[in-house]
Amino acid sequence: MLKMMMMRNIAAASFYCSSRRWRGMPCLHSNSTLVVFDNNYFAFFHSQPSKPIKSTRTQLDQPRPSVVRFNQILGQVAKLKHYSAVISLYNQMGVSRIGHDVYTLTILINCYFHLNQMGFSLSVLGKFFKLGLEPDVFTFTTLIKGFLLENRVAEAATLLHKMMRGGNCQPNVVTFGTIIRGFCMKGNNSAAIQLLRKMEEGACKPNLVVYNTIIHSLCKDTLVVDALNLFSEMMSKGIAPNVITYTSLIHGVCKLGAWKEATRLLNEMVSKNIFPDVFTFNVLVDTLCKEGMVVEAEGVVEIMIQRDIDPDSVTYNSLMDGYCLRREIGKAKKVFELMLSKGSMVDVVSYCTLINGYCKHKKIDKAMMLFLDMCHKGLVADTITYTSLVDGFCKVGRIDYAQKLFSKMQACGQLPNVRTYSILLDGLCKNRQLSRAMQLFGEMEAKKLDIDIVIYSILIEGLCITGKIESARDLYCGLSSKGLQPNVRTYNIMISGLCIAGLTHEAKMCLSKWKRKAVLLMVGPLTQLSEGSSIINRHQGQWYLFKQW
DNA sequence: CTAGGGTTAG
Repeated sequence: MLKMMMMRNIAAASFYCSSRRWRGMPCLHSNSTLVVFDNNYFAFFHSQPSKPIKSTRTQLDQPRPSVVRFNQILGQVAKLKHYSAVISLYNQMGVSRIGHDVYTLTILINCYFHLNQMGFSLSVLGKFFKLGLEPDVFTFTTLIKGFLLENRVAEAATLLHKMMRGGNCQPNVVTFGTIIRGFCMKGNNSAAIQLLRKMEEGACKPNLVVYNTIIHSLCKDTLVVDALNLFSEMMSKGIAPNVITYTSLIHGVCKLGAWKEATRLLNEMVSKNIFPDVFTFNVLVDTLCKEGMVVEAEGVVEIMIQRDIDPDSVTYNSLMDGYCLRREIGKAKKVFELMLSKGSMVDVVSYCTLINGYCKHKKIDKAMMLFLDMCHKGLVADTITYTSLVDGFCKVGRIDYAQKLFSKMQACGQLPNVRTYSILLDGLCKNRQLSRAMQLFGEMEAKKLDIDIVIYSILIEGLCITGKIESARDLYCGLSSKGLQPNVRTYNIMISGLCIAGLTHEAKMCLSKWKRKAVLLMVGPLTQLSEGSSIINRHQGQWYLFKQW
C-alpha cells in the first residue's frame, strides 16, 4: 500500500528522518522502503513485508529493522549522488540500533571519498576491525577508486599489492579495471596497456569493460588508430564489442572531424545488431554543435525522436552550447525554456551552459540573474559555474568582483581548480595586476595543483605586457625543465612580447622554431585512418552520415 | 543490498 509523502529532495527527506516524528518510526522498519521517482523525488512506501526475513527476526519474532533494507536504501541514495544524505541516514541507523555489515560500510566509504573526505573513508576501515568484520574485494576496490580519484596512485597500487600478497582477498577483474581506469584518467595510457598485457598473461583475464576503458581513453586523447587496433585485437580474442565500445570509437573519430569513418562505424555496429543509444546520438549532436553545424545537430535530434530515443538534458545542453557558440543566444534561451517546460530536465549543467553563453558575450547581468535563479531553485552552483562567472566578470573588466566571487565560491565549499585559477590569473595579468597574479600563482603551488602550460603562458603574457621581458624569457626558457611543452599560444605570446621589446631577431628565431614544430604536429595519426575516411570534409556532405540505416 | 566502461558545461 502506497502512502505517505513526496518530498522535494533528499535533504528534506533525511531531515524528516531525523526529526522526532520519524526517529525509529515506519521508515526504520523492514516493511518500508524509500522509493526514488526521479532525480529529486522520494517517497516512503508502506507495504506488507513480502516475506519474513529470518536473519533479522528477534526471538520474540518482532519485525526488526533490516540491515538489507537499509543497504538497499543507502545504495539507491548513493547512486543518485546524494552522498551526504547517505551519511546522515547512516547516522540515523546508529541511533535506532540497526547493525551495519560489510555492504553498509562499503557504501559509506564510497560516499566519503565522493565528498572529498578520503580520510573518513579510511577511518571506516577501522570500523571494520572494531566490529569484527572482514573487508572484502568490494571494500578494497572501492578504496582503490577513492585513492585514484584523489590522484593518490601510489597508495592505490600499494593497496593492490597488499591484496595480492595477503592471500585471502585476491583482486578480481573489477579491481584491475579500476586501476587501469585510474592510469587512463592520469593520461597514462601506456601504463594502462601494460597492466592489460599482464592481465592477458595472468589468471584474471581482461573483459569487455577493461578493453572499453582503454579504448575510450585512447579515443579521448585522439589516438584513434591505437584505439581501432586494440578494438580489432579484442575481437580477435573473441570478445564482442557493445554499444559502449562503438560510442567511444565514434566519439574519437568525430573529434577528428572524420565523419566518413563515423558513418562506417555506425553502419558496422548496426550490421551487428548493436544499435546507437542516447549516448551515441549525444556524441553526434555534440560534435556537430562544436563544429558549428547546429542545423545538422537539430536534424540528428529529429532522428532520435523518430527512433523513439528521447533526447535528454545532455542532448539539449549540447544544442544550447552550439547556439551560444554561434552567438545565437536567443535560440539557446529558447532551448532552455523548452527544457523548463518539460519539467525536471534543467540541471546544473544547463544553467552553467547558458550562464557561460551570457558571460562569453559579456552579458554578465543576465548571467547573474540566471545564477540567482538556480540558487533559488536549490541547485548548487559548482566549480564550473563559478569559473564561468569569474570569467564573465574578468571579461567586462570588473576584476574586483571576479576576486570576490573567487572567495565566495570557496566559502560555499566549491574549490577552485586549475581552470578557475587560470581564468582569474589571466584577468589579473590583462589588468596589469601582476603582484596579485604572482601571489595567486604561489597559492596554486602551495596547493600542489597541476600547473600546466596554460598557466605559464598566462604568466609569460603578464610579464610581457608589463614590460618585464627578461623575466618572461626566463620563465619561457625554464619550461622544458618543468617537463612542459610550449604550445601555439605560448609561442604567439613570446613572439609578440619579443617584438614589442624590440628584440626582432630573437622573435624571428622563436617563430622559425615554432614553424618546425608545427610541421611535426600537423602530421599526426589523422592520416592513418582506414581507407576511404577523410578528415577535412567536415563541412561537406552533412547528411550522408545517416543515409544508410 | 556494496566495487569497474561510453555523452554535455569552465
